[in-house]
Amino acid sequence: MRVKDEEKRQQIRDAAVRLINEMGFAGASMSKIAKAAGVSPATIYLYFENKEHMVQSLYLELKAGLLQGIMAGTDQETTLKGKLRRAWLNFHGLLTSRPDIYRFCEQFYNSPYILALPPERIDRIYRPMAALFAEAEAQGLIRPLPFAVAFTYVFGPLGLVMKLGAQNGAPQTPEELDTLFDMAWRSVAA
Amino acid sequence: MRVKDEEKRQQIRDAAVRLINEMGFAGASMSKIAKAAGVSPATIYLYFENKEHMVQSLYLELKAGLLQGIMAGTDQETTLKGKLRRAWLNFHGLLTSRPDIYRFCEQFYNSPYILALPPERIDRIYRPMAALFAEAEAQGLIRPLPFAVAFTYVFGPLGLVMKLGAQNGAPQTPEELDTLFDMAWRSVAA
Amino acid sequence: MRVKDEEKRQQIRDAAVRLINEMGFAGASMSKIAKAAGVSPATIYLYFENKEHMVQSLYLELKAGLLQGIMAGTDQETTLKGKLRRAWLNFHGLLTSRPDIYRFCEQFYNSPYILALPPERIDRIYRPMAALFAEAEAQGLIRPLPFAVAFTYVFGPLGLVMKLGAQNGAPQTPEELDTLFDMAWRSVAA
Amino acid sequence: MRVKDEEKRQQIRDAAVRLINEMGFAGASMSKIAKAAGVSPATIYLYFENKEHMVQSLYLELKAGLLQGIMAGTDQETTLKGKLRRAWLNFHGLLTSRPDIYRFCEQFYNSPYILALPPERIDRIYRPMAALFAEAEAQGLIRPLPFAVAFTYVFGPLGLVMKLGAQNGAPQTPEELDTLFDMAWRSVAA
DNA sequence: GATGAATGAGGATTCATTCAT
DNA sequence: CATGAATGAATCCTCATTCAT
Repeated sequence: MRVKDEEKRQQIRDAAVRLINEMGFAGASMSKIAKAAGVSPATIYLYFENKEHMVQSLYLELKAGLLQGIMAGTDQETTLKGKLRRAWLNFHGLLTSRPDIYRFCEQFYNSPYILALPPERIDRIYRPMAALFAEAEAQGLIRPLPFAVAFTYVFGPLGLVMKLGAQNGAPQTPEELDTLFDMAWRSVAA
Repeated sequence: MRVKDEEKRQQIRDAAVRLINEMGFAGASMSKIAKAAGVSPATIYLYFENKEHMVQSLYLELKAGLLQGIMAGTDQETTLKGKLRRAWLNFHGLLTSRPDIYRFCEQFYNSPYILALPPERIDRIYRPMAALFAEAEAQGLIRPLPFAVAFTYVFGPLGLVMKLGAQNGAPQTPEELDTLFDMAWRSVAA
Repeated sequence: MRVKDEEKRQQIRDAAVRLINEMGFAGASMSKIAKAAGVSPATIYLYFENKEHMVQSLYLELKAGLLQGIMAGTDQETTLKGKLRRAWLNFHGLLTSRPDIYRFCEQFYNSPYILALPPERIDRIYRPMAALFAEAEAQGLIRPLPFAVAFTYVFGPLGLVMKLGAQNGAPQTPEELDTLFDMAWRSVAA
Repeated sequence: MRVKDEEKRQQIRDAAVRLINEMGFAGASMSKIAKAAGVSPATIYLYFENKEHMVQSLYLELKAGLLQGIMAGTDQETTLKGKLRRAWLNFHGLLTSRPDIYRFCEQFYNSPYILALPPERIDRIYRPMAALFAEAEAQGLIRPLPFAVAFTYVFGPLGLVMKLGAQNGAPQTPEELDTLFDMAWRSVAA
């Protein structure tokens, strides 16, 4: 499975993410993905062992990219709350600019395909974020909570609210964002 | 003439919910659902027009049941915070006793099948809950927010956290629940 | 299979003929026929043993009615050519007033369902018409030909032409009919 | 890469024509056709978009071949009546050697599948034949008639008579054919 | 490496028919 | 006599995957 053409892999990846978002995992057939990517169905199997592996691979890539995007620039903040705020705003930016990524990951959040992955693969992705929360807890800024719980309270509502879409009042203005982050922060603040 | 059996509808409904939870909408084929329900595939079509209508029907039933279960007994509480707390604890109880219901509804939260339903059908389900939030806001107990946002901040994290499973920090003890509700409440409190 | 309600049989018959004409034999399902007739699917089986028997029965009824309609009033004509002309015009009238009957019979002209019928059943229907041709041949008015051939040359083109529809040259005016009968007659005239 | 096999298309085509003739359009299921052609059901869909397109495609192919076969050699005849006679005898030859082709076309003569085709597709097939009739009419050899009517009177009865099959005395000898063509010709002769 | 042809298994749905009332 | 519920088998068609080039 050593691969020559990274560009072709990108075409397949993009087509797969788009179609799976549009039609669901089972609705996005390998043939349709191949056609959308401009390659033969057989070609996909040169890059991915099968459909299940493909979705696992895409999930890990996108999830890792998502977390990296969220963490971007946090190290330039001086305070821990500033870092978290920066991460939170990054998340909002990504949800706005690339809603497809979050949507894709959500779709497989609890799916058998992803549960089949070794948890360590997932944990590694969250590690920098977990370190942030651990430090904040150590400094007594936030309550002592399992990482997953704290993370969920801070970032979860934003993801859910953004899914509501514009029609239901997804927040846009800096003031709205300030309020929503303040709400998230208060929920975990010590 | 034989008479249409409500029990049979239940068997189909339960089998459909279980299989769709296990294998996803497309993975749960009508044949598998029929076999799991102990009926012929053709029989399902006596109770539901087609697969899409079936999932819509199940969604509305389960969602309405969920909200009713959440609201149960709230009218016996004297304070608005008490009512919300009662609802929140009801939600936790339902997530514990019948995690399948929430899981099913989540899966279709943003699916085209559900978006095809008239929004009024959904709104009606949330109406009593929305009234609660409206009153709390009128009394100055919580921040002025769109209902969907406030609701998401209060109930969303609990749903997400419960999906993590006990090993990842899902709350069990009354103390843990107290903490988590307190966090939820603080996020929206005025 | 002794039947009480002749009216109900008519409803089924009419619905079946209409639907089979519209959708073909296999396209007209027993359920659809039942619904169109305003009865239960099971009821059809009180009047007909199964779908194949039903179509055979309908065919024989309609075919016999068609031939009777064609022969109507021929005995009031004095000459054999007059009788044939009257029959030919009757046929045209039936093709115009009840095109469904001819269409239905055509559809099964060579089908296995009809070929399974004892030929005698069919022959009997044509008997009066065959007698007409036999007499004409005996009088030396028409060429000596097998009945089926002579009958086909006289009546066949009219049936085919009427299927064309008016825009493609189906005859309407008395003059057109005169011409077409004259053509048919010349083909067999001695 | 494997290459699409024209032979395989022929197998499918032949199997489809045979089975549809034997069992009707709806009776000839894609599975049966596939089995008879020695391919997988899915393979048919590589050659035809769906069942409807398949039957349309087969119809156009067979109908065009039929008309070409009928016109074969007519240009070597010197007189118009000779050309028509040659065409008529060609038709008889085809009805004898390949009765399946005519039978197939007849079955779809007025079906919705064929009516859905652009009329131009059909007209083009008849064009050389129509030219023959137009010239005969211009020369005053035959009556002035719409092409479809004249064509029907000349060729229709032969097709119908041949469908009667051997059991009812389909014509075989040159003398019989002479007679039948003479009958057809007289019907349209000026 | 890349392809499009090929396929058996399975998808949703409808069928003719029977059963129990 | 009449019914609507019930069904296993069959419908058309698509799927993930592999084969041969």
